[in-house]
Amino acid sequence: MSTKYDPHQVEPGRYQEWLEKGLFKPQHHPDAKPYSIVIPPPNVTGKLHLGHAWDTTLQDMLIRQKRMQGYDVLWLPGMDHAGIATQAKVESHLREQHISRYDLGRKKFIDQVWQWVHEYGDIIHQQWSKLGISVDYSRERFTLDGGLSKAVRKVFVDLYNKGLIYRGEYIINWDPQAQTALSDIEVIHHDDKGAFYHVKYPFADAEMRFNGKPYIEIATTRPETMFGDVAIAVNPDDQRYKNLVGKEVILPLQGRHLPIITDPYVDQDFGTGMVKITPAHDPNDFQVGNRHNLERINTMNADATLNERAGKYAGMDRFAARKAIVADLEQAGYLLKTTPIVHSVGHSERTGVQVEARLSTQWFVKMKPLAKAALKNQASDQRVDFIPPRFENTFTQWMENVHDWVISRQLWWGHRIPAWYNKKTGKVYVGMKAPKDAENWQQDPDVLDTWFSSALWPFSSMGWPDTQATDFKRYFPTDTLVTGYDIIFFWVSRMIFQSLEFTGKRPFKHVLIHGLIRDEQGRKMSKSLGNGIDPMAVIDKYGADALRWFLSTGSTPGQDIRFSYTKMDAAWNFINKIWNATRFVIMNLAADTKAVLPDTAQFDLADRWILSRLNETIGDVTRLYDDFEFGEAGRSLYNFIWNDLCDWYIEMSKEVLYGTDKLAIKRKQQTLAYVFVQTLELLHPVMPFVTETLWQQLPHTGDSIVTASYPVVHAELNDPDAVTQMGHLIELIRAVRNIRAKVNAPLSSPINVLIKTTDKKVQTIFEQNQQYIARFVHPKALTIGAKTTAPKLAMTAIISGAEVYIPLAELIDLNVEIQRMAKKVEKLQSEVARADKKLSNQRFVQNAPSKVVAEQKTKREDYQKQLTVAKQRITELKENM
RNA sequence: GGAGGUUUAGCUCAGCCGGGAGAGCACCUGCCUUACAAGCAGGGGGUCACAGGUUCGAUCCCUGUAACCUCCA
Repeated sequence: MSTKYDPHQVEPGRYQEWLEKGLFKPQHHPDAKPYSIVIPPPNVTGKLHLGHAWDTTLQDMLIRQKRMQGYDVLWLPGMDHAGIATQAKVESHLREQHISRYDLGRKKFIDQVWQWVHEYGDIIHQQWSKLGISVDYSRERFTLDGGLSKAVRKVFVDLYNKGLIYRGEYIINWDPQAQTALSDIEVIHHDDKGAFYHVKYPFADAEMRFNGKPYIEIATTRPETMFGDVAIAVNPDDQRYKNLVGKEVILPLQGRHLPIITDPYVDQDFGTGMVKITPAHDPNDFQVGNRHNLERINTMNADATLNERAGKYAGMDRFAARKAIVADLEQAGYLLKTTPIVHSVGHSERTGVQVEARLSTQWFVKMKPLAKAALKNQASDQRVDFIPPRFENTFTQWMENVHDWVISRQLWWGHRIPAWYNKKTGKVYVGMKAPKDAENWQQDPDVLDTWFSSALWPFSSMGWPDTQATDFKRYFPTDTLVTGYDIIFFWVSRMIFQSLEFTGKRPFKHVLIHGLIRDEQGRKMSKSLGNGIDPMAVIDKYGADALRWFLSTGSTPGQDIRFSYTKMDAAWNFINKIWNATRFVIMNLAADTKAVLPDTAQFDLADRWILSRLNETIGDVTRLYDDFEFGEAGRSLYNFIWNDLCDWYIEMSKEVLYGTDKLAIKRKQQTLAYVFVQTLELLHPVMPFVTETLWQQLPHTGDSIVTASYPVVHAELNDPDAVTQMGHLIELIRAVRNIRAKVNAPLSSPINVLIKTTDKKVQTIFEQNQQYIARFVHPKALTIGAKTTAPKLAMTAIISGAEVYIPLAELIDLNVEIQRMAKKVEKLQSEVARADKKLSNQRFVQNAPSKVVAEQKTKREDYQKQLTVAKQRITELKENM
């Protein structure tokens, strides 16, 4: 074995082997409890980023642990067809060859996309295998495959028949580049520079005056939509404009007459308190228009150029038109002033272009009843638990304020809407299949929002709408969903209401929400910044196990995490430590060593202690995994392995292994093998590759650590006495090491160690473990006893229950030593004072739990004893000067 | 405007049910001790953002303030 951990010697080939052995398939023990997770399906033509690596690592940890614990485990993988993203990718690829999708036609274009999918779909498979995730590929699904498409059609038809899906002309968010509708949450708002253009709207009645002027002033940020104006509105309570209501003004540049109306939507305090109403180009104005039965004048084409309703500006792009119109307004004396502003403007999540509010006929899901049911369910025992719980607020608030969901997309790649229009009558037919007289009908050209199919994923992937499907019956509802907080609206919420509506059950019991991965400076990783880090590059350098360790222990639930190479170094170091510690054990085992504990009656202190600590660690890690506290679980493992197992137990085991007692050696080998096998099994869910490699080289039972039994607590091995005794031993060894360091006496320089203790128990501990004391502190001579007297020129250490003297005539500087002891006295005095303060407080003694009070008393006594010794020692040292 | 998060060592972050503040990295000192020098041993470093409150006791619970961040409108 190499002296350095090298992931390239550990990871390649292992995944293939696991797959060939079929270890990731459910084991189907009939009496085993099922445990299931569906993977959040990544975009089929995308590449996994560090966020995916994080997300799938957490799932794999849960799945691997449950599998080892004997659950009937299913982790179902799959990918998403990702309508707009995939179509955009293929279109841009075609554009390089100067081909548009219209050149190809719908059928050929879709063939192209499928080809693309087959070509690039395997990238994700390769990435999954590098990450080591233990999904069952025999159940892999694709959101556009036959079964899932059937589920989508069924849901659409049923919702339509229930009146929960409708079609109508409304204002929707429009992406003029992709030329499709977008749902509210696909619109990203950010601040942009813009301007308020203050425009004169003259009164139609030439005699009319307001504030002495023949016009009113209207401010707008979008002058290019002015040809869609149909009214001017003021608040009905606004006294300033009372006399203007019912009058008319003239639309500049075009001359149409616009009435002045009242509507409570208008905010009196915003701007002039007077707004123009453009129902076809603004969602609020659309509502106002409906209330007043106003005409809807759409002045824009689908590509955001102006249409013939805009007169001479027809054909101009919206932004060019804005410039031209503003120039013309100025020319004609209508422009009063221009004030720059910074305001929030919606952009398409996918293409980045500014979103248009567009009047258009689309399909919608009526959200109120579905949202209500989902909210109500949270009060039942079938509720979905969010981890951390605060994310339930995010869900609840969105559900409470949700608007109807635009589900039609003017794309070709996706689930075609199962609606047909009669060519003659225009009648609408919605059904699972085309009408029988198909030649008389035209299918809706649009497809469904990708999230419409993703929302069904937890049950559509398991065979629904066949409610008798084996997997659906056994593994649905799923147990845990793991995802980032950024898609609670997009996905989590929608899965919850669709699942409740169609299966009557929640889709999952728990939602584990994690944060985002940021770069070293804390910035979001993004393509535009170019600061993204490819997880595969990280794996090449450090190994998947190290990446997984960093991702699982690096943050606390719900918080973001910063990627850093320093942290990756630390992760690698830890695995290197595990590698070398296990290497030590492997090198010191006999050919016939079994990882079975020997007769416990023969244990020495080190054995009793490490087994008790192992037990504690098993208990902690198991509990913390159940609570999804992977960071804390990791720290527990790290401390146990590095501090207890490596720093102490291995070092102590050398005393026996390098000795001559053959039976003791054999026992030690067995115990070491046992402890390491258990430790590797505890680590396996988080670092599957290296633990498998090392486990295979230790004595073990079974084929693979993947299906080994997860360690459980053995109460009979708990040994608080051993923990206390070991504490005394460690304190002693540290005290002597400290003195050695203080006087620059390395282990090679011989010193005498004299221990004085009047505590029989402590004396026994030290006497029985003399060989360990010798190994760790290398004394020339070791004296332990109640009557040990302090030599004149000696360094002193005062520890719990004992005093340690190290005579160092030639090395000691009395002044320095006295000062050191004086500091110790000071420290002890403050400790005693602190305890005294508490104990003399009657309310503390009365109110605090008796355990806490007793603890204080014990501490006070111990400190007081040490204080007395320290003071006396100073006196002695001074006498020697 | 509404909601949420963050503020702890030089840096990045943990800290569970309220009862002496921890880690990694960095820093200082000494060691190649046959598992590991990417290691070992020893050490220094904190007004737990600020101000109140509850409590015998607050990094932790409550209220307010400040700064930064995110989402929604």
